[in-house]
Amino acid sequence: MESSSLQHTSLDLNLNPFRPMKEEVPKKELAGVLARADDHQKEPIKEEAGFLAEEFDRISSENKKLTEMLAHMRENYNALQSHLMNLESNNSNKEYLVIPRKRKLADQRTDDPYGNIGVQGNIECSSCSDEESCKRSKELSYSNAKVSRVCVRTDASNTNLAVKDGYQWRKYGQKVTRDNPSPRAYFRCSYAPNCPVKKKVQRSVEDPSVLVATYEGEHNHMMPPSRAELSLGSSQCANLGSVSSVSSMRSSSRPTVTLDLIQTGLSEISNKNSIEGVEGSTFQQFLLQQMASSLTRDPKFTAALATAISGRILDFTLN
DNA sequence: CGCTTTTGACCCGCGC
DNA sequence: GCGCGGGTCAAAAGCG
Repeated sequence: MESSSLQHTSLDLNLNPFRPMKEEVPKKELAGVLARADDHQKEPIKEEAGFLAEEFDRISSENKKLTEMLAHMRENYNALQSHLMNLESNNSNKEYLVIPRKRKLADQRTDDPYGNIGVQGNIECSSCSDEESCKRSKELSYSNAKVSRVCVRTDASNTNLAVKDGYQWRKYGQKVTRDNPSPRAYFRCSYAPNCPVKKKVQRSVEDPSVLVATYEGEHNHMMPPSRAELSLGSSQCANLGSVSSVSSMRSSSRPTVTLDLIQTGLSEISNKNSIEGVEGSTFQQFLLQQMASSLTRDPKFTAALATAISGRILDFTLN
């Protein structure tokens, strides 16, 4: 998806078949109809009324179709969501078992519901006598911050360990670890010079098509403005985590669909979910993109949308 | 030219 | 104390 469309995508499909036509036809249009009626006084008004009724029927049926499609999509969405929840709970259990127990500090886990590792929680350095020797423990203090994990499905043949999450990362190391044949890449946030956030990315042992990104710390700056670039490659999809409310799903009683993907809206949603930390917002971004892309990829949806839009355009040009 | 990536060396904690 | 392994550093190479 292009960045421009991601910035602000608003689809008002007018799905309410029961909304009175008065709201549908702008006053200008009505004035135009009335004016024409005046111009052609001999023309029977009944004809005009019949035309409008026909239009009303047509738009109503379109709206009905779209409502049904929306309900269908919502069902699919709910099914997917529960499936993902199951997958993730299974996955986090597995990861919990796979983590090597060699180091004491690594065993000090947080009570993260995702089974994330609370690494190196103890930063007390009794042996450090001077500032130089304390350098290490200062680094460790970063890891005292939140640790979270994100799984991203990608092409197994793709050797690139980059996980696009909207931030700018600078790779500073790569290492082959003992428990995993695929190398682990180390990234630092390069957007802010003193941002303490680090990221480790490694392929999953069980499923090489899954990249496991471990975030340590919290960003001390805003999301880079080039965030729109976080667009996922077509080969990538997310192992989505918990799903929070999206504007399109907000109300079942109001059939008007608004996919409001304005940036501020996104960050608002992300901030609400601060408990989940970094992966929460990333998951939501992934989710929004997946929803948007599935909407645009659905030929039925696009066809119906095109019909609805062209109908409206025709109405305007004819009047 | 400046930024990023690569990669071997180094540091340090941990287990034996 | 020694070796192992994860994490980091920093020089060289690559890239736009």
